[in-house]
Amino acid sequence: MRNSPGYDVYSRHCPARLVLDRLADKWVLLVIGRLWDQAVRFNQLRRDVDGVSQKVLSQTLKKLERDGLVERRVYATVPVTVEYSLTALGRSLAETIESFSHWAERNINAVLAAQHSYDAANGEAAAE
Amino acid sequence: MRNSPGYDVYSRHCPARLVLDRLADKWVLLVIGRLWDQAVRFNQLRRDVDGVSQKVLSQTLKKLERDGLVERRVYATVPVTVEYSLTALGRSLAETIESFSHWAERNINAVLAAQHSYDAANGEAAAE
DNA sequence: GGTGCCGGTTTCCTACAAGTTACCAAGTGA
DNA sequence: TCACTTGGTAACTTGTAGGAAACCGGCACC
Repeated sequence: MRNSPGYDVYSRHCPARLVLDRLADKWVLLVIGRLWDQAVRFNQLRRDVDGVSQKVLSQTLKKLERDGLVERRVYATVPVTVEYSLTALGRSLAETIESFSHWAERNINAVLAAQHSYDAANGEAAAE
Repeated sequence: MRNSPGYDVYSRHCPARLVLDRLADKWVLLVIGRLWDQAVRFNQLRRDVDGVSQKVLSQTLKKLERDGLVERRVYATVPVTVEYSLTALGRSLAETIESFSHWAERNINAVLAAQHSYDAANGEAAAE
């Protein structure tokens, strides 16, 4: 992979690697994916993204908001309404994530098949 | 984000989410990125991907090999040579990862700026 | 015989990630 | 008044990823 001038993603203290590290988080991927087409409320997001706890979702959203990827909007409704949506920056990232997601869905069978044949070859000894 | 028929990445036990979880790993991203244009030896990889320990690199490579993304080739040279390279499947993923990487490099400044303004607004109380 | 390199594996230990539970305010309805 | 909602935060506990370091075989050099 070629480097852009001035950056080296592989060096430990490269700021771009910080971004990459942040992105390398399943919840981030799933949350941004969920926000792709519409703004979503906190508890709705919690229900949609199966398996995430409030704490982690809250932390994830705060990180994303800090990174300028997600916008948080509070409405003074009956029970308070908090809506999360993607910013322009977040939407540009979401496009990349979508291609990721599509890769996963398209190639899941190939990966699963590779795992099975790998396990068949090496797994018998390692199974013990 | 729209769903492919039959899959739902958001449900807890979706196989595609397993793939996504695996991919959501900074070392995986960096290793595949490094293997993008050439086969690389173990210790070379360790030096290039700054900050990874042998153990974690070894585990990461094993996982990637099991997933059919990386190929491991051993040469019976003087000190044994082990070369890792991408499979066709791995290369198709690498293209996606590259766009990720490029996004990070292009938008690092926007993210950093967002972080600064966020911290300026909220950080004073939270800094303590 | 001792030291070094390559490519790992194993063990140990610790620090942080993350789950669970409890709690909060504010408002509404029974 | 109590219960229930939303959208969290805080405290406590557990799990586990990951770092450090030792060890391994095989060979080469001295």
